[in-house]
Amino acid sequence: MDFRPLKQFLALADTLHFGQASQYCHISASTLSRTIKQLESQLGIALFERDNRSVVLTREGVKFQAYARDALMHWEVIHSDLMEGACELSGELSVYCSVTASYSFLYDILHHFRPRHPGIEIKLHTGDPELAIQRVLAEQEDFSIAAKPDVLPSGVGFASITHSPLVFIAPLNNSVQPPTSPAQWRKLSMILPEQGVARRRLDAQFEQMDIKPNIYAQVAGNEAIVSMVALGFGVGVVPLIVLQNSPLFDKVRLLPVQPVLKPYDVGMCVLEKKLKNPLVNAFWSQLLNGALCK
Amino acid sequence: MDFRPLKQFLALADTLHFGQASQYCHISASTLSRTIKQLESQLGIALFERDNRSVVLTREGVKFQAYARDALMHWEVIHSDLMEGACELSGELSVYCSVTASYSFLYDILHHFRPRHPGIEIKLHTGDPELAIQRVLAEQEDFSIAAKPDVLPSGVGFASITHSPLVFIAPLNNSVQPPTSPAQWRKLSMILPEQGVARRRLDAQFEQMDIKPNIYAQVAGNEAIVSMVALGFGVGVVPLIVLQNSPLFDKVRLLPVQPVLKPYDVGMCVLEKKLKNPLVNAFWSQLLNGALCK
DNA sequence: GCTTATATCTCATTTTATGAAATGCTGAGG
DNA sequence: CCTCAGCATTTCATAAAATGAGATATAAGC
Repeated sequence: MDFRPLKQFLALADTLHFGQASQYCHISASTLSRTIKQLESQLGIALFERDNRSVVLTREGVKFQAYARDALMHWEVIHSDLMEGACELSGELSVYCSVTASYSFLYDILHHFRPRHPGIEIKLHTGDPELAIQRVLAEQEDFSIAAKPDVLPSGVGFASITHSPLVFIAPLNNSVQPPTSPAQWRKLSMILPEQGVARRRLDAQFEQMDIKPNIYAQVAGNEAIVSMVALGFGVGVVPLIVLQNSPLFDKVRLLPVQPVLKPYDVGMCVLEKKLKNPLVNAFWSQLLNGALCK
Repeated sequence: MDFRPLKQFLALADTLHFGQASQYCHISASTLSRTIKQLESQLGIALFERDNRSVVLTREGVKFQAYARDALMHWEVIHSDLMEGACELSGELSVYCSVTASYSFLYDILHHFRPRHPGIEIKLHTGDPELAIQRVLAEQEDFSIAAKPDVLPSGVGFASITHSPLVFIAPLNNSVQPPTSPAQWRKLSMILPEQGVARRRLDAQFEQMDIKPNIYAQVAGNEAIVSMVALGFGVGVVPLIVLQNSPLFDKVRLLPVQPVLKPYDVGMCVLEKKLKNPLVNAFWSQLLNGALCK
């Protein structure tokens, strides 16, 4: 059963804004627009009154909102009811991810997982996402949310959650323009990730363009990069999703650099051999079955 | 919202037979098998206990059955609730179809349509499906369920419902073999549709194979062909779906003739210019939005 | 041991969903 | 009055998922 249409409807009913609601649901605005249109046509009635400036629920939309909340609740109830009889797992699982990921994805995942497996304790560690795969490989963690590298180490399973472009950001009160020549690049002080996927993509890009960047600081953790940039120390590179979840979002600005970098593919990863462990397997299989959609 | 998984689950819970349930839902058994497996994996629990000989509901399956009935009912309720406020249409629509179609599809379509438009009277006429498009073109009917011809007359809208192969049938107590040579064909007494898509396909086929069929009777209405064949008058050609809905199903047998005929594409048709009529349009747009799935 | 009945799996194909970018609309600010 | 900016919607090329025909597997009945 796919309840995304109801969830998306509720998101829109709450925000009354296609852009915000679609971000919240991790889909594009056009997809949300179509979902709503389909719902309306299926019901044969308008749920929102909208023009280019405003979105408001119709009287029927309000009724449907109540229905949608109910329907989702009932689904959750039957869901956990059915679990009662099932053998209860207990133990401990560890998850590693960045602060941003813990804000944007982990909540949904754990929110679904916890009620079904109240006996399983989740140990959550946050840190630089570039370490995420290493930590899984080293068996320091059962799971981690990571950016998918160009080649995935063998034995590692990866379930994509979302894609996010790698963007250049600059301090707000500063007139830096997107550099185009190697000379301009050299003048730019840069704040880069210490290691990992983003760093490797950057290094490759710079080499290809024959640029020697002027590195002001190498930082572990994308959130820290945003901080450094907001404080005016230079130009940085982070995945857009980090920016969107950052309280410093309006203290920095995007720098439209060409060519754009290959986007981050953010997802959960796990050591495949660990899937024999029933706890690990329970978490993983739930993940693959829709815990990922809002 | 797509409730097909729930509907399919309920069909299987009723029949406890993948073949029957899938026929009832107008899908293949493999699709049903996967749907159920997905539901189970999404719920994290088995709904049916099954092997190659038997299918039974698990304890959780029974609980889920109650949930599914509820959920579908609630959907129907909100559905008609929302209609209350909408301006009520009233008037009359006419539909033409074969007896078989009235058994297998029309029930579902009208079952959805009626509660939403209690003010609209449906006049139902049954008869030979080969006349269906003519009757719509002649504006004798608003809608008809017809087999899609190779070229659709312009101005006619067609919404496909299902496909059904055209099969040869023979009387049960009779040793006729599938003919292979023109001589064998000539010996065979045949009962053919008087006109229409099936007849044209047959004629083309016979001409291509250079066969002059020995026609015993030309009949209007596929159901009548089944009767004639069951009574032993000869070999006939009907869409499989007619056979499946016929009480004479086990009085005839399939004749595996090569090459097989292009299958019937069964669907609803309408004169497009009539869609300006709000009654006609309401019926048609509901049709396009899922009234067609069990 | 062969046939039949049945669920499931595999694979090629069709159908559907998706997001990027283009479009269209409207109010605000000069 | 004109341009701009903000937002929902369309279009379109592409990616993903669903589908059914047929193969496979398994077990019961004769």
